[in-house]
Amino acid sequence: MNLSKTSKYAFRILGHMAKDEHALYSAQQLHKDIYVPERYLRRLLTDLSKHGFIKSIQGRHGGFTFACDTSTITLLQIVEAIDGQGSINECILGYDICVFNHSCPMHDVWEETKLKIIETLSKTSLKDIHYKILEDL
Amino acid sequence: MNLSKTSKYAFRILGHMAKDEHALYSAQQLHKDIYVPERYLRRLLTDLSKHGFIKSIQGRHGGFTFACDTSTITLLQIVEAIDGQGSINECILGYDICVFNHSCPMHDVWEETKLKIIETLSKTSLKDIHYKILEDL
DNA sequence: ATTAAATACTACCTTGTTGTAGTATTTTAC
DNA sequence: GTAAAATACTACAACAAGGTAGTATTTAAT
Ligand code: SF4
Ligand code: SF4
Repeated sequence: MNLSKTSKYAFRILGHMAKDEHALYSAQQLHKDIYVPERYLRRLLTDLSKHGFIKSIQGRHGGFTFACDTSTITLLQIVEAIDGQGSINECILGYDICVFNHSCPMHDVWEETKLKIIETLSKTSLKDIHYKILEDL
Repeated sequence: MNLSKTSKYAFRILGHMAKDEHALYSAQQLHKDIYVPERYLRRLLTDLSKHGFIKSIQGRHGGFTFACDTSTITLLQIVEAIDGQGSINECILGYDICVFNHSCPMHDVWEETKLKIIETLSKTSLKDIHYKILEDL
Protein backbone atom coordinates (compact mmCIF):
# COMPACT_ATOMS: atom_id res chain seq x y z
CA MET A 1 0.00 0.00 0.00
CA ASN A 2 1.60 3.10 -1.21
CA LEU A 3 0.41 6.02 -3.22
CA SER A 4 3.25 8.16 -4.46
CA LYS A 5 3.09 11.89 -4.69
CA THR A 6 3.40 11.53 -8.44
CA SER A 7 0.20 9.47 -8.53
CA LYS A 8 -1.51 12.19 -6.56
CA TYR A 9 -0.27 14.74 -9.08
CA ALA A 10 -1.73 12.54 -11.82
CA PHE A 11 -5.06 12.57 -10.00
CA ARG A 12 -4.95 16.35 -9.97
CA ILE A 13 -4.06 16.61 -13.62
CA LEU A 14 -6.54 14.12 -15.01
CA GLY A 15 -9.24 15.05 -12.53
CA HIS A 16 -8.96 18.64 -13.58
CA MET A 17 -8.92 17.80 -17.27
CA ALA A 18 -12.01 15.63 -16.81
CA LYS A 19 -13.90 18.79 -15.94
CA ASP A 20 -14.27 19.37 -19.66
CA GLU A 21 -13.52 16.06 -21.26
CA HIS A 22 -13.03 17.27 -24.82
CA ALA A 23 -11.13 20.46 -24.16
CA LEU A 24 -7.47 21.02 -24.95
CA TYR A 25 -5.27 21.88 -21.99
CA SER A 26 -1.84 23.49 -22.23
CA ALA A 27 0.82 22.59 -19.68
CA GLN A 28 1.13 26.23 -18.74
CA GLN A 29 -2.53 26.63 -17.93
CA LEU A 30 -2.62 23.33 -16.04
CA HIS A 31 0.31 24.49 -13.96
CA LYS A 32 -1.54 27.63 -12.98
CA ASP A 33 -4.67 25.67 -12.16
CA ILE A 34 -3.35 22.80 -10.11
CA TYR A 35 0.01 23.96 -8.76
CA VAL A 36 2.14 21.03 -9.86
CA PRO A 37 5.76 22.18 -10.47
CA GLU A 38 5.73 23.18 -14.13
CA ARG A 39 8.65 21.16 -15.48
CA TYR A 40 7.66 18.11 -13.50
CA LEU A 41 4.12 18.53 -14.73
CA ARG A 42 5.31 18.52 -18.32
CA ARG A 43 7.28 15.34 -17.77
CA LEU A 44 4.27 13.75 -16.15
CA LEU A 45 2.03 14.79 -19.04
CA THR A 46 4.39 13.13 -21.49
CA ASP A 47 4.32 10.05 -19.26
CA LEU A 48 0.54 9.99 -19.15
CA SER A 49 0.51 10.31 -22.95
CA LYS A 50 2.75 7.29 -23.30
CA HIS A 51 0.38 5.35 -21.07
CA GLY A 52 -2.43 6.22 -23.43
CA PHE A 53 -4.62 8.20 -21.07
CA ILE A 54 -4.14 11.44 -22.94
CA LYS A 55 -2.61 12.51 -26.23
CA SER A 56 -0.44 15.51 -27.00
CA ILE A 57 -0.99 17.95 -29.78
CA GLN A 58 2.13 19.86 -30.65
CA GLY A 59 2.62 23.20 -32.26
CA ARG A 60 1.41 26.78 -32.01
CA HIS A 61 -1.90 26.00 -30.35
CA GLY A 62 -1.11 22.58 -28.99
CA GLY A 63 -1.79 20.98 -25.67
CA PHE A 64 -3.19 17.83 -24.17
CA THR A 65 -6.56 16.17 -24.42
CA PHE A 66 -7.97 12.80 -23.52
CA ALA A 67 -7.10 9.90 -25.77
CA CYS A 68 -10.15 7.94 -24.68
CA ASP A 69 -13.42 8.39 -22.89
CA THR A 70 -13.01 9.50 -19.26
CA SER A 71 -15.47 6.87 -18.14
CA THR A 72 -13.01 4.17 -19.17
CA ILE A 73 -10.12 5.46 -17.05
CA THR A 74 -10.19 4.33 -13.43
CA LEU A 75 -8.12 5.61 -10.54
CA LEU A 76 -6.57 2.18 -10.15
CA GLN A 77 -5.34 2.24 -13.74
CA ILE A 78 -3.66 5.56 -13.05
CA VAL A 79 -1.98 4.34 -9.85
CA GLU A 80 -0.77 1.16 -11.51
CA ALA A 81 0.59 3.12 -14.47
CA ILE A 82 2.57 5.45 -12.22
CA ASP A 83 3.52 3.35 -9.19
CA GLY A 84 3.64 0.03 -10.92
CA GLN A 85 1.46 -3.00 -11.22
CA GLY A 86 0.29 -4.38 -7.89
CA SER A 87 1.66 -1.50 -5.85
CA ILE A 88 -1.52 -1.41 -3.78
CA ASN A 89 -1.57 -5.13 -3.28
CA GLU A 90 1.80 -5.52 -1.53
CA CYS A 91 2.41 -7.52 1.63
CA ILE A 92 1.41 -5.46 4.64
CA LEU A 93 4.44 -6.82 6.53
CA GLY A 94 6.79 -5.63 3.80
CA TYR A 95 7.93 -9.04 2.58
CA ASP A 96 8.80 -9.18 -1.11
CA ILE A 97 7.66 -12.76 -1.25
CA CYS A 98 5.23 -14.10 1.31
CA VAL A 99 6.95 -16.16 4.00
CA PHE A 100 3.65 -17.71 5.00
CA ASN A 101 1.14 -19.10 2.61
CA HIS A 102 -0.65 -15.82 2.15
CA SER A 103 -2.25 -16.46 5.48
CA CYS A 104 -1.11 -14.91 8.74
CA PRO A 105 -3.10 -12.92 11.33
CA MET A 106 -1.83 -9.66 9.89
CA HIS A 107 -2.90 -10.69 6.42
CA ASP A 108 -6.39 -11.54 7.63
CA VAL A 109 -6.67 -8.20 9.41
CA TRP A 110 -5.65 -6.24 6.35
CA GLU A 111 -7.29 -8.22 3.55
CA GLU A 112 -10.75 -6.72 3.79
CA THR A 113 -9.44 -3.18 3.94
CA LYS A 114 -7.10 -3.78 1.03
CA LEU A 115 -9.99 -5.06 -1.06
CA LYS A 116 -11.98 -1.98 -0.11
CA ILE A 117 -9.16 0.25 -1.33
CA ILE A 118 -8.82 -1.63 -4.60
CA GLU A 119 -12.58 -1.63 -5.07
CA THR A 120 -12.83 2.10 -4.52
CA LEU A 121 -9.96 2.87 -6.89
CA SER A 122 -11.17 0.49 -9.56
CA LYS A 123 -14.81 1.53 -9.44
CA THR A 124 -14.11 5.23 -9.67
CA SER A 125 -13.58 6.56 -13.16
CA LEU A 126 -12.39 10.02 -14.11
CA LYS A 127 -15.91 10.82 -15.17
CA ASP A 128 -16.87 10.61 -11.51
CA ILE A 129 -14.28 12.99 -10.14
CA HIS A 130 -14.01 15.97 -12.48
CA TYR A 131 -13.77 18.81 -10.04
CA LYS A 132 -13.76 22.52 -10.25
CA ILE A 133 -10.72 24.55 -9.26
CA LEU A 134 -11.52 27.56 -7.15
CA GLU A 135 -10.96 30.75 -9.11
CA ASP A 136 -9.49 32.78 -6.29
CA LEU A 137 -6.37 30.73 -5.74
CA MET B 1 -2.02 7.51 2.75
CA ASN B 2 1.38 6.02 3.07
CA LEU B 3 2.77 3.14 5.01
CA SER B 4 6.54 3.20 5.07
CA LYS B 5 8.64 0.11 4.94
CA THR B 6 9.85 0.97 8.43
CA SER B 7 6.27 0.80 9.73
CA LYS B 8 5.92 -2.59 8.13
CA TYR B 9 9.12 -3.69 9.85
CA ALA B 10 7.61 -2.47 13.13
CA PHE B 11 4.54 -4.60 12.45
CA ARG B 12 6.79 -7.60 11.99
CA ILE B 13 8.75 -6.95 15.15
CA LEU B 14 5.87 -6.20 17.49
CA GLY B 15 3.58 -8.76 15.89
CA HIS B 16 6.19 -11.41 16.43
CA MET B 17 6.89 -10.32 19.99
CA ALA B 18 3.17 -10.39 20.75
CA LYS B 19 3.28 -14.12 20.19
CA ASP B 20 4.51 -14.44 23.77
CA GLU B 21 3.69 -11.14 25.39
CA HIS B 22 5.88 -11.49 28.47
CA ALA B 23 8.94 -13.06 26.91
CA LEU B 24 12.27 -11.33 26.46
CA TYR B 25 13.50 -11.05 22.88
CA SER B 26 17.07 -10.38 21.85
CA ALA B 27 17.78 -8.37 18.72
CA GLN B 28 19.81 -11.25 17.34
CA GLN B 29 17.01 -13.76 17.69
CA LEU B 30 14.46 -11.32 16.27
CA HIS B 31 16.70 -10.77 13.28
CA LYS B 32 16.78 -14.51 12.61
CA ASP B 33 13.04 -14.82 13.01
CA ILE B 34 11.75 -11.89 10.96
CA TYR B 35 14.53 -11.05 8.50
CA VAL B 36 14.79 -7.33 9.19
CA PRO B 37 18.38 -6.15 8.50
CA GLU B 38 20.10 -6.56 11.87
CA ARG B 39 21.58 -3.11 12.38
CA TYR B 40 18.44 -1.41 11.17
CA LEU B 41 16.40 -3.67 13.41
CA ARG B 42 18.43 -2.60 16.45
CA ARG B 43 17.92 1.05 15.64
CA LEU B 44 14.22 0.45 15.21
CA LEU B 45 14.02 -1.39 18.53
CA THR B 46 15.62 1.57 20.28
CA ASP B 47 13.10 3.79 18.53
CA LEU B 48 10.17 1.67 19.60
CA SER B 49 11.51 1.74 23.17
CA LYS B 50 11.58 5.53 23.11
CA HIS B 51 7.99 5.53 21.95
CA GLY B 52 7.09 3.42 24.97
CA PHE B 53 5.82 0.33 23.22
CA ILE B 54 8.63 -1.85 24.49
CA LYS B 55 11.43 -1.49 27.02
CA SER B 56 15.03 -2.60 26.76
CA ILE B 57 16.93 -4.60 29.29
CA GLN B 58 20.65 -4.24 28.88
CA GLY B 59 23.43 -6.56 29.89
CA ARG B 60 24.47 -10.14 29.65
CA HIS B 61 21.00 -11.60 29.30
CA GLY B 62 19.21 -8.52 28.11
CA GLY B 63 16.73 -7.96 25.34
CA PHE B 64 13.41 -6.35 24.70
CA THR B 65 10.00 -6.91 26.18
CA PHE B 66 6.70 -5.07 26.10
CA ALA B 67 6.39 -1.99 28.27
CA CYS B 68 2.61 -2.29 28.40
CA ASP B 69 -0.16 -4.71 27.67
CA THR B 70 -0.34 -5.73 24.02
CA SER B 71 -4.07 -5.14 23.99
CA THR B 72 -3.44 -1.41 24.47
CA ILE B 73 -1.17 -1.02 21.43
CA THR B 74 -3.00 -0.51 18.14
CA LEU B 75 -1.60 -0.65 14.64
CA LEU B 76 -2.54 2.98 14.16
CA GLN B 77 -0.44 4.00 17.15
CA ILE B 78 2.53 2.20 15.62
CA VAL B 79 2.08 3.83 12.22
CA GLU B 80 1.69 7.28 13.73
CA ALA B 81 4.76 6.79 15.88
CA ILE B 82 6.90 5.80 12.90
CA ASP B 83 5.45 7.74 9.97
CA GLY B 84 4.18 10.70 11.92
CA GLN B 85 0.86 11.91 13.20
CA GLY B 86 -1.85 12.01 10.56
CA SER B 87 0.22 10.27 7.90
CA ILE B 88 -2.78 8.16 6.92
CA ASN B 89 -5.10 11.12 6.84
CA GLU B 90 -3.31 13.16 4.18
CA CYS B 91 -4.98 14.82 1.18
CA ILE B 92 -5.48 12.26 -1.57
CA LEU B 93 -4.58 14.91 -4.15
CA GLY B 94 -1.26 15.60 -2.43
CA TYR B 95 -1.98 19.13 -1.29
CA ASP B 96 -0.23 20.13 1.94
CA ILE B 97 -3.11 22.37 2.81
CA CYS B 98 -6.53 21.82 1.31
CA VAL B 99 -7.25 24.20 -1.57
CA PHE B 100 -10.95 23.47 -1.35
CA ASN B 101 -12.90 23.40 1.85
CA HIS B 102 -12.23 19.74 2.50
CA SER B 103 -14.83 18.99 -0.08
CA CYS B 104 -14.11 18.07 -3.66
CA PRO B 105 -15.26 15.06 -5.70
CA MET B 106 -11.98 13.27 -5.06
CA HIS B 107 -12.31 13.84 -1.35
CA ASP B 108 -15.81 12.41 -1.34
CA VAL B 109 -14.67 9.36 -3.26
CA TRP B 110 -11.81 8.66 -0.88
CA GLU B 111 -13.32 9.61 2.47
CA GLU B 112 -15.14 6.38 3.16
CA THR B 113 -12.16 4.23 2.26
CA LYS B 114 -9.85 6.37 4.35
CA LEU B 115 -12.12 5.96 7.35
CA LYS B 116 -12.15 2.23 6.74
CA ILE B 117 -8.35 2.15 6.82
CA ILE B 118 -8.17 4.19 9.99
CA GLU B 119 -10.86 2.09 11.60
CA THR B 120 -9.07 -1.14 10.78
CA LEU B 121 -5.73 0.12 12.05
CA SER B 122 -7.17 1.64 15.21
CA LYS B 123 -9.35 -1.30 16.12
CA THR B 124 -6.64 -3.89 15.73
CA SER B 125 -4.37 -4.31 18.73
CA LEU B 126 -1.18 -6.34 18.89
CA LYS B 127 -3.06 -8.91 20.93
CA ASP B 128 -5.07 -9.64 17.79
CA ILE B 129 -2.15 -10.24 15.47
CA HIS B 130 0.49 -12.26 17.29
CA TYR B 131 1.51 -14.70 14.63
CA LYS B 132 3.74 -17.70 14.45
CA ILE B 133 6.88 -17.67 12.38
CA LEU B 134 7.35 -20.77 10.31
CA GLU B 135 10.23 -22.84 11.63
CA ASP B 136 11.58 -23.96 8.29
CA LEU B 137 12.64 -20.56 7.03
C1' DA C 1 38.59 -7.78 37.71
C1' DT C 2 37.64 -9.83 33.19
C1' DT C 3 35.05 -10.80 29.58
C1' DA C 4 31.17 -11.85 26.82
C1' DA C 5 26.78 -10.43 25.30
C1' DA C 6 23.66 -7.38 25.02
C1' DT C 7 21.81 -2.30 23.95
C1' DA C 8 22.84 3.08 22.81
C1' DC C 9 24.50 6.59 20.11
C1' DT C 10 26.02 9.06 16.15
C1' DA C 11 27.62 9.65 11.73
C1' DC C 12 27.77 8.21 7.31
C1' DC C 13 26.64 5.55 2.94
C1' DT C 14 23.16 3.92 -0.52
C1' DT C 15 18.99 3.99 -2.95
C1' DG C 16 14.83 5.73 -4.72
C1' DT C 17 11.76 9.53 -5.42
C1' DT C 18 10.88 14.13 -6.55
C1' DG C 19 12.02 18.12 -9.00
C1' DT C 20 14.98 21.11 -12.34
C1' DA C 21 17.73 22.51 -16.39
C1' DG C 22 18.98 22.64 -20.98
C1' DT C 23 18.33 21.62 -25.48
C1' DA C 24 15.88 19.64 -29.47
C1' DT C 25 11.77 19.08 -32.12
C1' DT C 26 7.23 20.05 -33.93
C1' DT C 27 3.64 22.98 -35.61
C1' DT C 28 1.31 27.09 -37.16
C1' DA C 29 0.40 32.20 -37.46
C1' DC C 30 2.26 35.72 -39.92
C1' DG D 1 10.70 31.43 -44.62
C1' DT D 2 10.71 33.02 -39.81
C1' DA D 3 9.53 33.27 -35.32
C1' DA D 4 6.64 32.09 -31.58
C1' DA D 5 4.54 28.70 -28.79
C1' DA D 6 3.94 24.51 -27.74
C1' DT D 7 5.75 19.41 -26.50
C1' DA D 8 9.95 15.69 -26.25
C1' DC D 9 14.00 14.02 -24.53
C1' DT D 10 17.80 13.28 -21.49
C1' DA D 11 20.65 14.03 -17.82
C1' DC D 12 21.34 15.48 -13.49
C1' DA D 13 20.43 17.89 -8.78
C1' DA D 14 18.12 17.77 -4.31
C1' DC D 15 15.93 15.44 -0.83
C1' DA D 16 14.10 11.77 1.97
C1' DA D 17 14.07 6.98 3.31
C1' DG D 18 16.42 2.91 4.12
C1' DG D 19 20.46 0.62 5.65
C1' DT D 20 25.46 0.15 7.55
C1' DA D 21 29.58 0.94 10.45
C1' DG D 22 32.09 1.97 14.38
C1' DT D 23 32.39 2.88 18.91
C1' DA D 24 30.60 3.48 23.65
C1' DT D 25 28.03 1.78 27.45
C1' DT D 26 25.68 -1.45 30.43
C1' DT D 27 25.21 -5.78 32.81
C1' DA D 28 26.17 -10.21 34.82
C1' DA D 29 28.42 -14.86 34.61
C1' DT D 30 32.73 -16.43 35.77
S1 SF4 E 1 0.36 -13.87 4.71
FE1 SF4 E 1 1.48 -12.37 5.99
S2 SF4 E 1 3.56 -12.43 5.16
FE2 SF4 E 1 2.25 -13.38 3.60
S3 SF4 E 1 1.69 -11.70 2.20
FE3 SF4 E 1 0.08 -11.84 3.76
S4 SF4 E 1 0.74 -10.36 5.32
FE4 SF4 E 1 2.52 -10.78 4.07
S1 SF4 F 1 -11.14 18.48 -0.43
FE1 SF4 F 1 -9.85 17.80 -2.15
S2 SF4 F 1 -8.04 19.13 -1.98
FE2 SF4 F 1 -9.10 19.30 -0.03
S3 SF4 F 1 -8.12 17.76 1.30
FE3 SF4 F 1 -9.89 16.77 0.32
S4 SF4 F 1 -9.04 15.80 -1.49
FE4 SF4 F 1 -7.52 17.29 -0.81
